[in-house]
Amino acid sequence: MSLRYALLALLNVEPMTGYDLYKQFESSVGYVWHAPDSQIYPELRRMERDGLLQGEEVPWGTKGRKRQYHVTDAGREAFRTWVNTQLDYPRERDPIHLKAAYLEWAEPEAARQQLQAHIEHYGARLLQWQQKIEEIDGGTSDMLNRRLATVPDVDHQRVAAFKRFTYEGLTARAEQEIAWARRGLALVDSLYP
Amino acid sequence: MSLRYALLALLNVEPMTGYDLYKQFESSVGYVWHAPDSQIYPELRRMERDGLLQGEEVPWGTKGRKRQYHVTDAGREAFRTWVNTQLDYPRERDPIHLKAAYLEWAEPEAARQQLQAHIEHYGARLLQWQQKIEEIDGGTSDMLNRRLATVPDVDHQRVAAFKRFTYEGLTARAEQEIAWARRGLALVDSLYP
DNA sequence: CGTCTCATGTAAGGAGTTACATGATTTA
DNA sequence: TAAATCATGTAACTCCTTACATGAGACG
Repeated sequence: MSLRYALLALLNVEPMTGYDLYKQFESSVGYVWHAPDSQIYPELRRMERDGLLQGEEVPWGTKGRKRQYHVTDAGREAFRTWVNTQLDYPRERDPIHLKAAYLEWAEPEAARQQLQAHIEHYGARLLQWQQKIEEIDGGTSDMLNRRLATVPDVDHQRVAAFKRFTYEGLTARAEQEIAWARRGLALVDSLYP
Repeated sequence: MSLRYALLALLNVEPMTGYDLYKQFESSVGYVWHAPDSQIYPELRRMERDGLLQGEEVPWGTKGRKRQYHVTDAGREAFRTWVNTQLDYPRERDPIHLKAAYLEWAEPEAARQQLQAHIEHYGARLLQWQQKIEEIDGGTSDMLNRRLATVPDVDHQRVAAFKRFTYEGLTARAEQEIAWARRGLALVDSLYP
């Protein structure tokens, strides 16, 4: 259900086509929420059916057409309700930690490789998220700048602050995961001298 | 696909029925991986069909019957392969952080409540996970003790160490989430004086 | 003229949730 | 004997993944 609100969030800034949204999910917003095109296009149609979006056919080139969606009042209201509503926390279900509990079954070398991969995975994410923070601080974030253009100056600080807060949480998580995996590597070394 | 290996992990310790496994997922193991009965029973049948488990009808009371599953050689081999194989990391998809990025749309009070709920959610998890660590350290973990009974003494330390390592990662994550939400509360206070 | 990007889909299947359904056994 | 626990399912639905499919426009 979050996909719906991720789409509303992006379309609140400006009208876009499914493809525009798909690209956003591949890059910027995709570092917080990812969705493939095969999920985006049907969801946009459902959202229009439910009255949250209004689509408009616009010409593209001489023969081409594309469908641009903008958020309706009902859509803005639904989004506002979502941000104000407590969401349910899913039950725990983490493949990495599940496997970590049974690493005594693994070859030491395989255990090391997987912990190393964990470090690399979160290392790459960390760089991306840190870069987002730098963009926010430097005022070079395209998406944020477009969003800021639609709100009064007095609210700019607030809008930017929550974006920064989000990426701070993600970088802290990444750092924690890296630290944990490093402790895991040390543990493997100590158990298999 | 992880459900399959969570089930194998539990059945590696001793044969169990679907209901036994369901209870484990409701309590102990459930703090790392949860699954409802409606997912467990069909998966057990699929695993038997695939030769990873062997089920056996055992009488229960006078008229009742239950099906007890034990892991086959193929099942143990599949589990060993799983722990040795690098798993794919899913793309980022986190409803909490997605929403955090748009908290400027929320009422300050609603924002506070949701951050508070985040603290309470991870606070409760933290206690559960810390308790698991204490059980491991104190030798009072039922599941771990049964598992240790099946391996040579020299491996005991190793088996326990990885269980502890898992819960250390989860507690560190919980503490990080709590710290993040606390910063969020301070941020809301500073933005809406 | 070929390749990359833009643009929009369908189809099959896996994983998980929620709700519904049934009956035996044990225990207070 | 009523309630809790043990035991095992089905059915409908949502969400997501992977793969397949097609065609126009832009650029070099």
